[in-house]
Amino acid sequence: MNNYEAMMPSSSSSLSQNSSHLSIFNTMMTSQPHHHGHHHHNQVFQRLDQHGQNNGYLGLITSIEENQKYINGNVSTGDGGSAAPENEAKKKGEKRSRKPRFAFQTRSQVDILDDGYRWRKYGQKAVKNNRFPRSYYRCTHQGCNVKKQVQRVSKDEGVVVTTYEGVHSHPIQKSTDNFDHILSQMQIYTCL
DNA sequence: CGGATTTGACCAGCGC
DNA sequence: GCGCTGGTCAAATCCG
Repeated sequence: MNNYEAMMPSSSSSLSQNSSHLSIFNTMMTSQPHHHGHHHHNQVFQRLDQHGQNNGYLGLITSIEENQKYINGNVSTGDGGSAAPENEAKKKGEKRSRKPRFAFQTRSQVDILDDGYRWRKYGQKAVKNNRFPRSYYRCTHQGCNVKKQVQRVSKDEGVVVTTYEGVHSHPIQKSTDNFDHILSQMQIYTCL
């Protein structure tokens, strides 16, 4: 299922033609201390595209959520293999990681949106209420713990929800088409 | 051969 | 306290 070589170029061309742009960012910062809703969706997806345009972007939502487990340092779990690489500067008792998550919906045939960064897939889980699985990616950069997950809406196969977690601290190595441009702007907005 | 991906197992938080 | 769900790791596998 790899071989996603022709996802950006083709789609970007059409997007550029339509001059798709981000309308507005709904910066709804909902800090939820311990709300790990056992529901399927903690975040609310807002549709900015109410005019029914077939542009690329349907909406964008940002939410600051205090995660439940910042497994960065929780390695000695030993799940299955133990190994337990060394992790330091991480106190388990201190859940001090509220990573802002930026989720936005995109209309795309492919789940993987190339934003110019290198992502390594580290997991895939099937989401209940959704026939499509959710993929977990992580930025392959030393020290860059940016994560991202891609999920598809069961109702609309064409709608893909990409959720970014964290902020990149290194330049983009690959200059994709206009997509990375848009993404960069998005980060700027959210980084405020 | 190296790196990315796959897939199952495992863990932690929350609900009941 | 048990069970569920989401999230992550890690060994194996695949591909260039």
